[in-house]
Amino acid sequence: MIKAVTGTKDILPEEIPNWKFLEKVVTSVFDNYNYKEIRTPIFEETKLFARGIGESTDIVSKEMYTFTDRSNTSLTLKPEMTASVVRALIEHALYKKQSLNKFYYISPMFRQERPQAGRLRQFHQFGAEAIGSNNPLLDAEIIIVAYTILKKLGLKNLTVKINSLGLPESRENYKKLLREYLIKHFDKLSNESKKRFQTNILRIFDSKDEQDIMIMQNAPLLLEYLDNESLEHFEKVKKALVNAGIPFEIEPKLVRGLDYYTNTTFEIISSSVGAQNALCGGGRYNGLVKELEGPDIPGVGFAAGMERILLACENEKILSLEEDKFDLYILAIDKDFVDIVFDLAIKLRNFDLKVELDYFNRSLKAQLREANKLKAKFALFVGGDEFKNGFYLLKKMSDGTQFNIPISDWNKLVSIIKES
RNA sequence: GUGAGCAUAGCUCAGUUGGUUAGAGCAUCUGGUUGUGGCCCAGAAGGUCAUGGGUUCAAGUCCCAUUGCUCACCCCA
Repeated sequence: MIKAVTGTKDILPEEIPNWKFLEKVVTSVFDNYNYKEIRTPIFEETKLFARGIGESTDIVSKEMYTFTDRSNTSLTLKPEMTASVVRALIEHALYKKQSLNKFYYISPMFRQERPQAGRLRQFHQFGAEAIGSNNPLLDAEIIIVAYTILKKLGLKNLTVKINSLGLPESRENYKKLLREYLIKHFDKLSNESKKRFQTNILRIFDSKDEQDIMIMQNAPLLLEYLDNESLEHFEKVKKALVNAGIPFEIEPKLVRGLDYYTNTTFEIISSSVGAQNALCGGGRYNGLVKELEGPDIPGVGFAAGMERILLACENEKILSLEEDKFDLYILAIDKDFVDIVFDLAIKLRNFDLKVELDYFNRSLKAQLREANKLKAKFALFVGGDEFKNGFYLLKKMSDGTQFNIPISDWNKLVSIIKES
């Protein structure tokens, strides 16, 4: 048997209502905040991600689905969306049409990691990017939008964590300090952290190794060494969040794994899912547009994992099971009428009714059982004496009452069904 | 990439210290008197017990390998 490849999942019809519900909430909130949807291709030239996300990041160095096409171009299935959105912004010079562009997206992403609860190789994210302004209010707005969506879904058990990485220069200065501190404890660091000492020293804060955590407890914190401008920026973000009534925690150790972040970073975690508890994350990326050969304009954004969010919803039992409304099931009283039933169903569907019929020439009893199973509001009997006399027999399933409807009287049939 | 656990019907699961023809519930299908649903009742269909080896008189059950899934690490959403 051929099965879906590791880390991919079919979303079956029974799960679709949950996805539709999530998408509806997402689009409505983005619409309120005037973010415009953007859709970019599923794959890009590999170098976009290599340069946008950073060669040394885990995503680029070991998780991308990269292949060459027939003309030997290296292509990659998108592992995240920000680089693609920025590419599109630059390519179409959208920054010239308006100084601030606010985008949102809903799209599959691809990363070759070991699957786990809340982690797939093809997964879905929604997210937003606000590009063109360095206003700290936009940092706050991005966090507020993300939080609002999760709240509107009905999620509880959320924690917003924020941090500031400062400007690249102040970060470099801080890294020096951190290096000086860590060199003293280098021998005691875990192997993984020793590697990070070279590649991305800030990530040592993320380590779950006990020794590492002990060491890092006394390490200097980036927040304490921020330049004045970043500090002021961060203060304004916090103030805006307080005014908006968003509860948050400052997490000085929150270091995001993508190279492009500057200043604000944030994450919203949920205690309702497994170990992969970050429902969404994001931050400011003031150097990225320029890095990708665009103008030197700032941006801020976030991405949210839809599978994780749905998992959290499921665990918090907040997904409403809306019953599928079903208007009419048409039955053939005897087999001579199956063609008439089929034609009739088509006609009634053109009146915007949801209509089903039997495709197995089954007994009347079986057909009626089917009508009941589908929760049809009405069953229409076609055939027999009624038909001979110019009538259909309409049965209301909820109370079992039946009445004749003249075959020619479409309006009556349709209006009875619609009005119930 | 590392580690642990699991694999029996479409689904959720029983299956005793290894011992006849591998079971249940739900779901599916048929019937319960002429042309009528739900509840109920009766019946049917559905399994190479993940795959391949091994031990044994005898393997769903014990051993090994492979594959897959799940969870965790790593990292991230």
